Amino acid sequence: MDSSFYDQVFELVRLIPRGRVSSYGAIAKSLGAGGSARMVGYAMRHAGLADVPVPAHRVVNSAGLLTGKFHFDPPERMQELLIQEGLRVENDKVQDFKKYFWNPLEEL
DNA sequence: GGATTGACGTGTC
DNA sequence: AGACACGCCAATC
Repeated sequence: MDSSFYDQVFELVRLIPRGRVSSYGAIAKSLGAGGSARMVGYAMRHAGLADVPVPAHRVVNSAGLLTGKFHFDPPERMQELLIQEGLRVENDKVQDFKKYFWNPLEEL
């Protein structure tokens, strides 16, 4: 189980509260990966193939940009989901990202 | 088992 | 302000 970096990322992402967003770097840091933020995104690639639904749309880069929206079934899905959760998204970018940012290191 | 690959981050030009 | 370069590190081929 959790032998992979994946599962650790999946679990943490699943803990993200609705209406909140997090960044790859923050997640990686909380896992002790430090600067391996890319690994987080890499794991998220399998998020859509995971058995348990992973709110990957709540995970964006440090700029609040929906970098991985192209990996969703319909790319527009990510932006819509965020908006449905009460967030403001414009031009593939989360507005007030800092305000809605969910820090796993602090919340946990 | 070496080389390639990223849903990133930060710094520099 | 926008574009480019390098670093990190695990998974995949």
